[in-house]
Amino acid sequence: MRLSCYFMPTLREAPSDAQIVSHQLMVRAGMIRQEAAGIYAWLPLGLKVLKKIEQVVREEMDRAGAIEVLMPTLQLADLWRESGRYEAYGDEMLRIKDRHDRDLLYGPTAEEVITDIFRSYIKSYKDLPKNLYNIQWKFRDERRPRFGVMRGREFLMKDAYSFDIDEAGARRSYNRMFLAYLNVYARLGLKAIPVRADTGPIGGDLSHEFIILAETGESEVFAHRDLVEMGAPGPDIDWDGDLQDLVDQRTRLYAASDEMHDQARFEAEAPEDKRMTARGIEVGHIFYFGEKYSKPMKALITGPDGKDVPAQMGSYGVGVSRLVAGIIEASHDEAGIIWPDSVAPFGAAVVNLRPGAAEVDTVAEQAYKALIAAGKDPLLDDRDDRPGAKFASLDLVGVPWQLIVGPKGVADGVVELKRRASGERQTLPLDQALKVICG
RNA sequence: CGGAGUGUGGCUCAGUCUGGUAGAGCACCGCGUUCGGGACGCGGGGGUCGCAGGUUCAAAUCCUGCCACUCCGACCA
Repeated sequence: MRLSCYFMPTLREAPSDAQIVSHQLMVRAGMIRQEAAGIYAWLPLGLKVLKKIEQVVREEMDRAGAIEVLMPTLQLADLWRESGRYEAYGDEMLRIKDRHDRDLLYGPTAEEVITDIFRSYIKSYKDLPKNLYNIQWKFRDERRPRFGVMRGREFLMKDAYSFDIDEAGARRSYNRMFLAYLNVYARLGLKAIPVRADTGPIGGDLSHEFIILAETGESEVFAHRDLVEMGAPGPDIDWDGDLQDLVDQRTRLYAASDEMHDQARFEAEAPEDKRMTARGIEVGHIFYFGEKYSKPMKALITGPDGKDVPAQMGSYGVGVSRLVAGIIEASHDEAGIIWPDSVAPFGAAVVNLRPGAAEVDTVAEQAYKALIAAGKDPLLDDRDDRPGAKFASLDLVGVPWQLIVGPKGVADGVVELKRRASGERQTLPLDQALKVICG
């Protein structure tokens, strides 16, 4: 992409209503624009990152055996009346009437719709397990939206729903999602801690929140340090095998957010040098809720004994749009955003320091075309602007590599290569610089 | 929903207390000089001061009502 032809409206100053760093940087980098409280338009740069995160989530869901569907944003109130949640949900649900005076709602989540789909087609235990997910916009009319897309009213969520014949099966489904989530966060360059979450009336230990570490995060987490060091299981585990050990390793060690924290237990279960207290952001929540929806909505499965039983369900959510902000909270400096390579909006930027100078233009074009050919989706900064302004805006938007082409270097047959994350620079011939970027 | 605050060109803000010709910086347009970390000079365009009433010779400024947005609290991907 040639920057002179692109739409990347960066700002030198942050709007006064942006309070946290990710919100400020997203607005300054021209990623989002607020349209109303908690409602944002995604500008080209923001949309690129959002889609990259979405794709990472999709790939890890697919790997773990989940199957993608797309459910509508607008749902029928009648389905929610079946589950009993239409009245219970309260003012957070955006209620709408169509021209026939029929009650609709903008979905805040999709248990009812997915249960309706499931019960229409699946009747036998032989067709289980099934895990269906979608990545779709949700709307929750929060009393107090805030912090940009971190807590918007409209947000992009990946929500998966598992169906099993019994509790043992549901636990296997749960374990797959538990481990898949850790892989997602690892690929996004994040350190994530699974903490036990409140399961409500169902009880049991099958609910976890995933908290990514960020100094500016809202929640406080208390965890055994080994849990953080342990990291993700990686993609090559046997997804159809017994995953219980892998999950147990990660749930045995103490981890709690502030609302579930028990200091005495923390001290009993983690030696002093292993006790870690940190701040973080909740970016995922998984839980098993059994028959909560399948029973009232009559999603019944015939078992091997010929008897009908309600499907055992679980649901698994990742805040995709929140992750955009979460990654920035976890990875930025004074100059701007530092994207992990996996979600950076562009692979590299070729900075032409002197557009119009023939020799410089030639080398910059050559570098740009080579990076396109290598699939690096480069940005060519061909703006008629001063070098300082270019460096500042490229640092701000966080492109991982800057390949700097200027008159001095071109005269000597070299370019400068700068790594955004470390600030490290090196001067070298173009072909070598390209090799470094392309790995 | 309780408490607090803010609404003035695209952005950051001054001006409001003490009513009297709407301002600055950034951004934008033109010309020139510049050009390796957000340049400089000269010229220019752009604002019914959130909305509606009211007081007054006169309202961004005072009064009343409404709306929007932000922050703190309780809830949440």
